[in-house]
Amino acid sequence: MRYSQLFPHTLRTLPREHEGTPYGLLVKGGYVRGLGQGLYSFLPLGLRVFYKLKRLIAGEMKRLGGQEVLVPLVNPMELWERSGRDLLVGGDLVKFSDRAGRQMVISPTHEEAMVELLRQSMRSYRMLPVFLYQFQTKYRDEERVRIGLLRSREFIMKDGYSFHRTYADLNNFFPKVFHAYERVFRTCNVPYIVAEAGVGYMGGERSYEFLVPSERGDNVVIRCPSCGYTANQDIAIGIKPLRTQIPLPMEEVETPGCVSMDDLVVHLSVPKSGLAKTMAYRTGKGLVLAVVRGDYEVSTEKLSQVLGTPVFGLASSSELRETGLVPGYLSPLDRRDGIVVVVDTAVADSSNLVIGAGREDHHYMNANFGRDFEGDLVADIAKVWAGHRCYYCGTPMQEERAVEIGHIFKLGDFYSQRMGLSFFDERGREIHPYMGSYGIGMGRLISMIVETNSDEHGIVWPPQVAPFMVFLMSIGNSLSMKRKLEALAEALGDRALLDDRHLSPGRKFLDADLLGIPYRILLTQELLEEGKVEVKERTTGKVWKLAYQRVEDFVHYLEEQYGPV
RNA sequence: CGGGCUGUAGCGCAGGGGUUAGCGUACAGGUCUGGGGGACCUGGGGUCGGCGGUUCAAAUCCGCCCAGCCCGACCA
Repeated sequence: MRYSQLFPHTLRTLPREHEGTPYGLLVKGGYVRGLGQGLYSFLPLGLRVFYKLKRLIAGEMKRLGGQEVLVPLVNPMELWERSGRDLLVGGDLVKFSDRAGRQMVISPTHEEAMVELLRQSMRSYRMLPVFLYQFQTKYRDEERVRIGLLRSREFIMKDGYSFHRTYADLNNFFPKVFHAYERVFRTCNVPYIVAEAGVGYMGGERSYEFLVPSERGDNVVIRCPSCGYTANQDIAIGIKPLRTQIPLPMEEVETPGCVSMDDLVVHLSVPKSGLAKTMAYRTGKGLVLAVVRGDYEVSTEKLSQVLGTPVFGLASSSELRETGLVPGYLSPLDRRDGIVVVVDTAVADSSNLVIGAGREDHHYMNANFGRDFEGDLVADIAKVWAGHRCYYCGTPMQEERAVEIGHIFKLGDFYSQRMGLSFFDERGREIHPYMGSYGIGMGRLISMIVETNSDEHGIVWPPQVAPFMVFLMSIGNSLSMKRKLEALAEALGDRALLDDRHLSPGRKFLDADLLGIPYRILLTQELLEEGKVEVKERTTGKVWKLAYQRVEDFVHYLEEQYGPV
């Protein structure tokens, strides 16, 4: 490939906000370009990286017996109503109607379409297990879009779906995918960590995230440095320090205008750990009041697990008023028919807390669980953070921001039950297959490869995902030089990018570094007279001479080492 | 959804009521160069985000809209 013909060339200038970011390197090098908020184009170089990654991942999926399919991006709304996820996904789900008025969705993920595909195509348990995967566009109307490939609205995901006769079979298959993912991320040279995670709107039971630590991430991972416990903050557990005092009699106090924890801290001179806050959520079981201590935040993920039903989000002030509740003064005492109260363990085990009074401008002090208020459920529903002691070994835990690059779910029969996917087993009993789903965000992975494989000069691609193996250039423009260079380019074919521009050597060197192609091969008049070329390795900066005649062998060797370009 | 900032050449920026709107870079042609963003010559490229208003006169002031970026989002 001739660089002069490659669309487009590297940029010399970047907008300030992209300077020094992985996304900036990708833009500057001509790998990707933004089109609009959360929308990105892959350019030829970027697509070459994409295809190499795709081949790498597909190879692993095939090893597990996976078969590639492609289900539509647009789905009939009816499918989503059947799974119940039209409500669960909420605002991320883009809906539209076609000219005939049929309701459609743009899929944020493809469980429904895959289950439907199986429903249409399989009639016997004998066909299980089956493992299907695809590389398909997703669209999520994210609340918060950040610049770069880390959180985009439209993105391509490798998503895989496995279906099993028994839970045991799913349990057996799941670790195989886990290890396949580990091989992929190791090959990509990203320092991934694995964390237990919540299921969010995917449904199901259990999940593991593959994350790369980064300041830019919007996941928080809690880790125990001693025993290695690692979990997403949404579900991480830890030992919560309690407030234990001799119980005092409860008393009502006036708290005019105190509608936040901070107001109460000032007004009552009580630390946040001495307050209990009551939060109202819309859930699959109606309105639920979650009571956590003032210094904690509710984990909707934990709440959802405890309730065994989806949590859609916080109730709005108007919804509260319709139910006769007073925003700002919600109270566990608001518990009654149709309103479930879930009390966090730290609240249940602490004494003399301030709680809302359930009416305007009043709170109660010295409220004690069991004596002054009750809950339908007592459970851990609060997020822990750094400093909390590990539940398993007692060591103070640490926290770290990270970017999620892969996520695997044990979905169980969540979808097969809801969507009516079933077969008869050998004894004539109806079974709902157990399902796993497995995703890798392609853009994010590329972005994180760049973030963790780059230096001040540019990208340093791991050879297995590099767009080309060799960056070929010369200094000097003599006819004999040109001929030698062209001959080499011809011989290397698609494995080399030939910089045939009439630019100063410096410019070519800089672009070679920016593009991050693993080996730079240079011809000069002097080298040529020796019958040699110069090779520079991008990863190490090592430079050595190689006989011109042996270049082809060398590249062939690289190909055997790292796979074809 | 809320707040702030920004929209001027492909890209990065300056100008901020009054001649023909500039600079760097990129681009096209040419000459010389050649080991880390080389020099010189020549050339082309603009509805100043959109609509409306104020004014003798608007890229510039005002209003609305649109887009992008950053921050914050129901923690009662």
